[in-house]
Amino acid sequence: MISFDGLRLEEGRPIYLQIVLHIKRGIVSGAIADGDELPSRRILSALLGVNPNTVQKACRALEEEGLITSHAGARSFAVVTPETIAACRAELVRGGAESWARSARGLGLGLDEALELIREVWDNPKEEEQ
Amino acid sequence: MISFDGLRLEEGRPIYLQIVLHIKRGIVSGAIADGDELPSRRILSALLGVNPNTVQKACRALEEEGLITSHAGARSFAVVTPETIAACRAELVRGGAESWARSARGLGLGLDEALELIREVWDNPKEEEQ
DNA sequence: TTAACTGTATTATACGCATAGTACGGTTGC
DNA sequence: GCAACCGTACTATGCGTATAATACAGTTAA
Repeated sequence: MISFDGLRLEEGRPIYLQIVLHIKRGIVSGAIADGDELPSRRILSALLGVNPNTVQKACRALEEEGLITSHAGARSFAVVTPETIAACRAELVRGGAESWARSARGLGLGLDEALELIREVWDNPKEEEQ
Repeated sequence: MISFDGLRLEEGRPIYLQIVLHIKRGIVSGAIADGDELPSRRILSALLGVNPNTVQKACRALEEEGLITSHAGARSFAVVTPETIAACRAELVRGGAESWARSARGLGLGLDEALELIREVWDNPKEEEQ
């Protein structure tokens, strides 16, 4: 059964996309394996405290990307292949890195400063001093 | 006069927040100095191809954060102090770094892999191969 | 002074996201 | 077979974002 314990919903971004992202992260990190079972729409919506329609929207998006299979009446399951792993990994890790690198460069940082900053926040993400 | 040439609006995120972000980036990078003049709401909305109300919403948010001053009838100006620079820098650079680092760690990357990835995408953000 | 421009406010419409409630038919296990 | 559960679909409402069209008062420069 796919776990959603680590998913903390943030406001400001569409919930259904956060659910999609959680699944993709699980696929990339290996927490989700091929054939893993999803909680039912109703159960998952109760777990997350959101509307069943929101969960359904996330599942619909996941199915359109080929990351889960759904059949009326039966549970849904993850579809994890080397291809889907690579696609999700490219989308999440590299896409995020490119986005942050572009942003940091636009802010006037140099590569060395950027690398140092990543090193700093890697183990102490909550440090407040400046 | 504050420039908006480098601002390319993306769909999917609120336009008014993208305008706010553009100002904050300018403050952090030094492109915007204290007292710099903003284009009028109408002019800026025409430049960006968005509704004047959207620009007004961004300006209202900026004024509430103390990053610009607005007086009815007169132009608006940037308010750049060491404090606002530090606040924007912390919000943009460090916040983004923490966010990406947390994401990358959740995806199973190690620090060395993360640093190598940043190095890779720093100069070639559009590389497609994998 | 006055005309042009400014920031600001208002009403209305449209769309996406999220919610609420309900309903239908397929699958599963007893 | 049948009850319980499942995925799926639908209508309706509310909210935030973005648009459109005005309107009004303050500022500025000729």
